[in-house]
Amino acid sequence: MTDSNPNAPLNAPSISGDALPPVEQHAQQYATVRNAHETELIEDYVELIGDLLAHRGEARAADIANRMAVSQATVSKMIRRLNELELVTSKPYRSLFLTEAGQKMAETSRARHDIVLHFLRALGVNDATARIDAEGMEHHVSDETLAIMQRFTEQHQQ
Amino acid sequence: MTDSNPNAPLNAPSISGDALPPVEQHAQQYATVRNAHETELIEDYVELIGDLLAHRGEARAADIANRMAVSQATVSKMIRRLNELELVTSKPYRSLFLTEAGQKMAETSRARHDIVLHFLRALGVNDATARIDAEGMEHHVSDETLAIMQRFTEQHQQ
DNA sequence: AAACATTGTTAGCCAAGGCTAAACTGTTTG
DNA sequence: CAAACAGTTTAGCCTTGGCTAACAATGTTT
Repeated sequence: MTDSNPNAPLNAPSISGDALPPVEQHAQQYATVRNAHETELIEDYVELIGDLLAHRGEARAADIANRMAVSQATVSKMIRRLNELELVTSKPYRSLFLTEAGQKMAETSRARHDIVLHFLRALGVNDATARIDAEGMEHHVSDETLAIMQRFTEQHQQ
Repeated sequence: MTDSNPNAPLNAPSISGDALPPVEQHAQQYATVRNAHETELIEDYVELIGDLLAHRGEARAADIANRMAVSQATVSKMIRRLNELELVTSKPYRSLFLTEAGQKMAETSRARHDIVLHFLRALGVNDATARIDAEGMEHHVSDETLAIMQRFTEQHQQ
């Protein structure tokens, strides 16, 4: 294990002042991110389907493809996965619906997303930018941070 | 295009109060995230290699594997890619080094990472949590938001 | 110097998430 | 009511980023 090189500090012109975290902690950081990536897309689909159902009354594959900027074939394949995961129900060539589990996921996803988005706006970020950032960030914000963001937003309502 | 269903608002019990963004904007949000995912891992590797070089004087595949919680084979494969991208130079069985481009990427990555991490701490997030969240968030924070985070952190130094 | 432990590489597998092209279904319309 | 069109699915391809197992090189210890 070369990971505790004793003469390291000698030439350590660290860019940040921070030292490397201990291996276990560091490893867990990356593992958490990898993990988030696995569920991320699923959550995005489910969240979008929920939004389409709420705002439009139906969720068609074509709408999803347009909004995600992805081919219909990709959506179709993904829907099969969502079906296997029992998050949506679908009859061929018909609109989609969320299962109980799917609705739950859509709600929590939507809630997280909104908290992050409103937080960014409260911070002073431009709306269009906030939307893009929120979309990327939402899956990587812990419950702890989320709670803090929510409190912050409430206190900075203009 | 079913994406402008006129009778939609009738049954639109939106979870959030927000309406759906226009298709083009929505599509761009997802596209931006997908794009970030492509460079994310690359940046993580380069950033970590930079950190190891700075703090330890060398960056070995085994260290990377340990810190990323990933097999050595995966690291080896990734290093080949980094080589092709001309971000690192490596001789077999020897420590890695960053090219000029690699160093630049490592620096900006590290800087982003630090800004996000310090921001989260300034917000009041617990250190361990802040580290995990920062790792996931850093690739999804725009320059605009980053600048705001930095300003916020400076003003909330305790 | 030989044996062993550590480190690095290669080969070959897998799943996920993209794509295009082609086939099929359902709806609208002449 | 048949034809045309819009929407959906399937087939088959590709790349990425994981993995294990087997092998190769290096370094350390006796």
